[in-house]
Amino acid sequence: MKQSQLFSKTSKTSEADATSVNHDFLVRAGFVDQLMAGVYSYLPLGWRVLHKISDIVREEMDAIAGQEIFLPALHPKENWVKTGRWESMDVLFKIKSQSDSEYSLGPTHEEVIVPLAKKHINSYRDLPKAWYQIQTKFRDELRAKAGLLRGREFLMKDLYSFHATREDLQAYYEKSKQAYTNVFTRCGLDAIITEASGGSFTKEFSHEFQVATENGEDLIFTCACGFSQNKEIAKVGEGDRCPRCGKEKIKAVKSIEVGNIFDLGTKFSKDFDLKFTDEDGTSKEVIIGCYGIGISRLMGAIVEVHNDEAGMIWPEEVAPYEYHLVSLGDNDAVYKQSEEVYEQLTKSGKEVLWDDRREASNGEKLGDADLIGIPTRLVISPKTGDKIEVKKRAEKEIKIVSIKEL
RNA sequence: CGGGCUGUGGCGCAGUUGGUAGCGCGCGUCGUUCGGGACGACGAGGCCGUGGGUUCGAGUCCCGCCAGCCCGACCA
Repeated sequence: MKQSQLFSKTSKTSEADATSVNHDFLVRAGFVDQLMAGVYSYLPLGWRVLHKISDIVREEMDAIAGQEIFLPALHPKENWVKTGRWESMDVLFKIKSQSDSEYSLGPTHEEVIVPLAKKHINSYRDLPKAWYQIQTKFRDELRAKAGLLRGREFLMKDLYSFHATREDLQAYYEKSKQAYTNVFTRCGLDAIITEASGGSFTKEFSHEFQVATENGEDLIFTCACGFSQNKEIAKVGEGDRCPRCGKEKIKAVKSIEVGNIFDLGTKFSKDFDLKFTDEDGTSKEVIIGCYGIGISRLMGAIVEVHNDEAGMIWPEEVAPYEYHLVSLGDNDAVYKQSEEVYEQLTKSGKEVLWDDRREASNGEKLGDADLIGIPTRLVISPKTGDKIEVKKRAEKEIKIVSIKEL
């Protein structure tokens, strides 16, 4: 991609309203644009990142037998009345059609997928099943905030698993923990598996995947041994002895919830009468688990964790491009050589953003490269001769290499 | 939803006791520059969030509404 052709431009100055790091950098670098509180457009660079994250999620969900589907965002009121959430869920967006029919915009999809499952699950032979989608969710948050971290419209992966027995759900639940950990690790994040409230559906705990960062809005109590509880259920406080290992002291850590997994039990099976015939011929309720990852929030969380004063520092697997080729100086030879390098890299399958803007100053280009935060910067200038300067965004060191060594 | 702050060219801001709007960045043209957002000249661009009120006259004063941000509450 030639930067001169890029749809979005960068900005030297922060927006007045940008108080969170992710909002500030993502807007300034042209990854996203805010339409209104909690609602963002994704521009080419941001959309690429979202795709990278989505693809990682797909690979890991497929690895635990997930099958991707795509459900509607527009839901009939009836299904939400049936589960009681038309009244009880305060973040539910409710809309009315011109003929006065009522609908909701999906904040989550149990109300859609369970009736769907009813048409495809009849026997124990049909179980287990795991279906997931990556979809826009709507939640009528009273206070959207912190850039991509709390939106009213956002991208989310939700997987639902259907089981014949509690044991089977438990086994799958544990597998999902590993899959989730893989997702976050690949996204450059260290997610802490944290016990949290199970909500109104189950007496069991749920688990949240929390990323420690100063700008997080959650508070968790953790121990080096792996113990971690959300403040909403924590029976320990900072400085207490860890109830699990009995040695270390508990730390209070601010964090961002990037994923959660729930044991829904039979709550929704009961609401929609989702039953299967077991081996012994008896009819039983299907046991359901639900597993979410906030894809767009994850993008914001990555920025919150990986940045410096100059801009973002994208982890390799989620970076919009692998290489940022920067041509310095208004010099024909430089641009000719740059074009060759750009073609060569692109042909060999590398993803390259080439800053080919001849009219832009060197400082502007280097500043943009830091702001955008592509992992590897390649510089060609009158100084580099027939070599190329290579610098990792996260490091200070500069290497001079020949084209062949790239 | 309670409390607070803020709405003025694309962005960041200034605008005095009320007298018909200005700066920086960005943008356009020309020229000079070229390794950390360079410089000069000329130029384009504003129903001052919105509705009402006070006044001879409102960006400025008063009231309502809308929007954005922050704190809190909320967040299956």
